[in-house]
Amino acid sequence: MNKRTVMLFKALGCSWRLKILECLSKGTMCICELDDLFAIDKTTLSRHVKALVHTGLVKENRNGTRKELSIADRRVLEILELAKSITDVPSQELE
Amino acid sequence: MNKRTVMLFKALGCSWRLKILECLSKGTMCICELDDLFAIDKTTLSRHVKALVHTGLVKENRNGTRKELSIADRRVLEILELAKSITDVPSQELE
DNA sequence: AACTTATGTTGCATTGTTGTGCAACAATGA
DNA sequence: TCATTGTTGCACAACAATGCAACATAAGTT
Repeated sequence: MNKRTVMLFKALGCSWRLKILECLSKGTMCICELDDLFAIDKTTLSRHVKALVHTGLVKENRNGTRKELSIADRRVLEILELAKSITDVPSQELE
Repeated sequence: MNKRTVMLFKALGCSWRLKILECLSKGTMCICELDDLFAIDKTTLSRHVKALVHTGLVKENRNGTRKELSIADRRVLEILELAKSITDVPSQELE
């Protein structure tokens, strides 16, 4: 099994990073906009973004002092939708 | 974002567990068969299986002293295929 | 030019989580 | 009883997430 596939899933196994991807699914955003949205230290946010970029899920584009982020591969959104459809099982309690 | 979605991706972020799912995608197998196939301690294997069952990706069915395993939701296989199609990019080196 | 603001990153220490193997145990069936 | 199959408790190692302080970079101000 491909190591990069494992890396992809590791990158998706974090609620902050899923939140970031959900925001970006609606369009381009910069890190500072995400920072305003999330109750999270910007250091931590920066590192989560770095992880998403490193796995190739997110593209970044410098714009002045800002970094514009966008989804690099729309197929990731298909994965997210499938995953949500699997886990949205109200009748089945977990934990 | 749903906690169970995060759990699902965490469960997929491990090469042993992906290997197990790939084996099960071809049909039912018991843990001891997987144990013969993989160079891994049975303790560890048992725990990986437990994780897959706990997230609802794998079903188990006792059969004598054996536990027959099978994929609980075929949509997981769609996720795996999508993920592989994203990460199978020979031209793009990573690491 | 020097100063300031806005934005984002890195180094470090700390904490929390996950993976692992050994030994012991439990359950089933011959 | 014995073999087969699988699990659990424990300890340890490896990895990942976090926040603070300090730094870097770009652009605007004086």
